[in-house]
Amino acid sequence: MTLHQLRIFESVARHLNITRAAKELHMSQPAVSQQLKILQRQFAHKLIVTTGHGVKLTERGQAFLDAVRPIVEQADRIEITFRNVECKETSL
Amino acid sequence: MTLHQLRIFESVARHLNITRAAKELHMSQPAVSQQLKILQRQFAHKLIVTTGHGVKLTERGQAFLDAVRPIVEQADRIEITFRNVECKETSL
DNA sequence: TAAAAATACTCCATAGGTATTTTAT
DNA sequence: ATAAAATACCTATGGAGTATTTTTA
Repeated sequence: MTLHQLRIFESVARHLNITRAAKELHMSQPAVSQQLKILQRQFAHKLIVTTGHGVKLTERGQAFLDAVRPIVEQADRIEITFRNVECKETSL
Repeated sequence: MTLHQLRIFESVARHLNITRAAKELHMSQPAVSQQLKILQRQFAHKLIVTTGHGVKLTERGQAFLDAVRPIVEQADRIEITFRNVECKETSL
């Protein structure tokens, strides 16, 4: 399970559409599909199911989303907080 | 920033010793050092400094640790909660 | 001088892209 | 019929290991 996969899942869950999520993530549609597949294989559970016009979350997918959101949100906060702050320590 | 890097940082921060963290993580010492370097380069900040007997956290490193811990803990919870639960959905 | 960390290098697994096929409405 | 997802294939980057050197107390 990678942070990247969680961000992908969160985006797909929000759009209910892999193609649109791929656009938002600046990735190709197959790359998104593959990461979702890897994620679902790790937990041996379907989190989403394909429909004609996109995807929908399974019951477990919804529970997973609820657990994932705090991680993605906190990761976003970290990237904002620790990004582009001038360095007071000695140089890297 | 990857979840893997955050787990590495958390382990190093706990041990204050890269070599021992590497053992805990089942990784080589250079692999841990490299991921720390990549993480620090991303934020353009030293999070740890080398000492003779290990490492210590910078002020920013301590703040980063505080921000990272909830992510690592929640990720652990997810892996426990969603691991090895028998699948009620259709097969993958 | 003795731990521990950093560097150099090589290798392989994983992630991504393009092209195409399959699915579902 | 059409939009979307899945598959196949290839390539490239990133992450890991071993061996070695450098650092710090």
